[in-house]
Amino acid sequence: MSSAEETKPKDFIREIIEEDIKNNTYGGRVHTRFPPEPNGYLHIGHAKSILLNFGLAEEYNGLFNLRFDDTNPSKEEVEYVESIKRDIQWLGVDWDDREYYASDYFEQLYEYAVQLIKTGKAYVDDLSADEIREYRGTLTKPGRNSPYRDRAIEENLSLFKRMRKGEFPDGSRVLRAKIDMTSPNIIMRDPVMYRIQHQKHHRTGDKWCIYPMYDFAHGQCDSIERITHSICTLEFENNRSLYNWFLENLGIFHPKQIEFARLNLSYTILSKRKLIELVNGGFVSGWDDPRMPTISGLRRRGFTPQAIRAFNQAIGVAKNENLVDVALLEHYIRKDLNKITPRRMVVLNPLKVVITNYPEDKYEMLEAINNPEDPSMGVREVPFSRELYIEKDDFMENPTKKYFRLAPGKEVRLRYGYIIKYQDHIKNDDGEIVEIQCTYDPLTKGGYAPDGRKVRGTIHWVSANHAINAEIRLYDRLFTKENPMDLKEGEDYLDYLNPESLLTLKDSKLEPSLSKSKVEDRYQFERLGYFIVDPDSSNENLVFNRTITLRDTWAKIKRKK
RNA sequence: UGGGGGCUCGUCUAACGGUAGGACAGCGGACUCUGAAUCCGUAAGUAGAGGUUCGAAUCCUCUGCCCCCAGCCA
Repeated sequence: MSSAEETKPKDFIREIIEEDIKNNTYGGRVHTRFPPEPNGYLHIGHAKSILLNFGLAEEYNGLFNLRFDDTNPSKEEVEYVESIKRDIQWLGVDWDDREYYASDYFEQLYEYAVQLIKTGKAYVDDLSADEIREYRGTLTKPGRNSPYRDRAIEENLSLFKRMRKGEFPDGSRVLRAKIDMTSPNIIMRDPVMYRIQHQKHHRTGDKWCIYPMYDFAHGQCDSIERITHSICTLEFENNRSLYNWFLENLGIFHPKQIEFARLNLSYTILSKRKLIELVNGGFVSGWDDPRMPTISGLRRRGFTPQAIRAFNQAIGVAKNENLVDVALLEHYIRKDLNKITPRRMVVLNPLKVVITNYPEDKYEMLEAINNPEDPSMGVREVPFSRELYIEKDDFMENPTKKYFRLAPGKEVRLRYGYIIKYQDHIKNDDGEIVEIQCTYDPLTKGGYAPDGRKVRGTIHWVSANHAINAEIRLYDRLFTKENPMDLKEGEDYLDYLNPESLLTLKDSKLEPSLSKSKVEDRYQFERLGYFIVDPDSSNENLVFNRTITLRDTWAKIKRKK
């Protein structure tokens, strides 16, 4: 370990844990967990929590559990548990055989509830949901006791048993903790512990018709699993006193809850509820749409677990509300892909170029470097011939001063090809440029200038007769507003959907070596960006997704004018 | 306006009473067969007011602003 790493500052959670280890608080153990509810796909914000909890266990020689918080059967599905497991694994996180479910503990939780009834600390309430709300009071007004609050223990016991047996309809009764209806912390005003829900559960089937509330399940599940540090997000700070109350009144193992700030990302929405709306409303193609901030979406978009981990490292952990610039995420994916992806030449928007002094039937194979950042990736050959395609953007009829590409009277280098010189261009009846004619300099094969002449511009190209076709999907940010959640009266976050978040190109031209590409192969298309083969791809129809563009200072210069 | 949290460059995050540092973004330059990458340079911050102290981002007091809580959601 270098001295820089040794003095690397610790976040507040690591400080707490190290203190606990030092004081032998949990016998020196560290045991964390990630507790997702299987009611949607995981997103980049969850990755922060997963990586944090797993990283802690690794660093302190501890254990990490995966536990599904499946206490509400009306919202949860197996599809989600499958996707969650797949995504966590993809991130490189391993929970060994410690895969648990809150529903594994339903019987134990029921016994805990009975225990609280027996000690006079819980009661069955017949008030309706509306009445409970009314009795609860408000932020500034204390609540009132329910008329059922002082039922005899025996009556509570029998009623609760009958709730379990299914004798009562949904919503007719609940089990509540008897705490304090005047507490300034509203969470403590006799919170509901169990509700009746005649609903099939994805794991326990019809065994139960009463289900514990998250608040009555979460802390005890952590306790049962002997979790030492229960790490959760800021909005659960108020609930901590309730978890502590349950743990203390039950007299069971007491984990330490620590809250941190969830991730917010600019130009992105990280709310499960809203993500579901995007999927169900058809605004995206699904949970794994490459524009989605879900792990599945990012994977399909071409992100790597390594980049996500590096990003995670960079954002840190703290209690401050934050809005991390999505540019930081983009920085780390570029950084990773730059090192690992082979380069290829692809023309997105083709414009024909004819080399008038190059023989009609001739073609030759030219050597191109696969990755200048990594010589071990070797070289490949690309065909060169009389008719080529270049990018429409790489020719300008009336060039601006700093334009280094092809233009009347100018010379440009074809990457790994030849230096060519403008001769003429042809327009169609609509005035669009349809063809450029150039001459090539045979002494510049491979792109070298033996006479030492400076050619400022180098552009990519593809041989017309050898090119293959593919569908290219150009993705961009899903939202046009930095914080789509920060809305004025009457606005909706959907108002800020980016209409250009997906642009599909059908007649792009690719160098022939790309024909062998397989799903999830990644490349850098030179001068354009990083691309990955989409699962929609077939041998007949290759489909590439653009993960991210290259940094483009030329675009920046243009924008400034 | 009850309770619980939080305010450090534009953005994230360090500094634990002793030189306010890093990363991204920005700007300028070098290099370049990718206007990429790389390299160099540069600007930019302690919410405010008091107090304690030789010395305060850090401790104390007050003020302001932001977030969370009134689900039989998690």
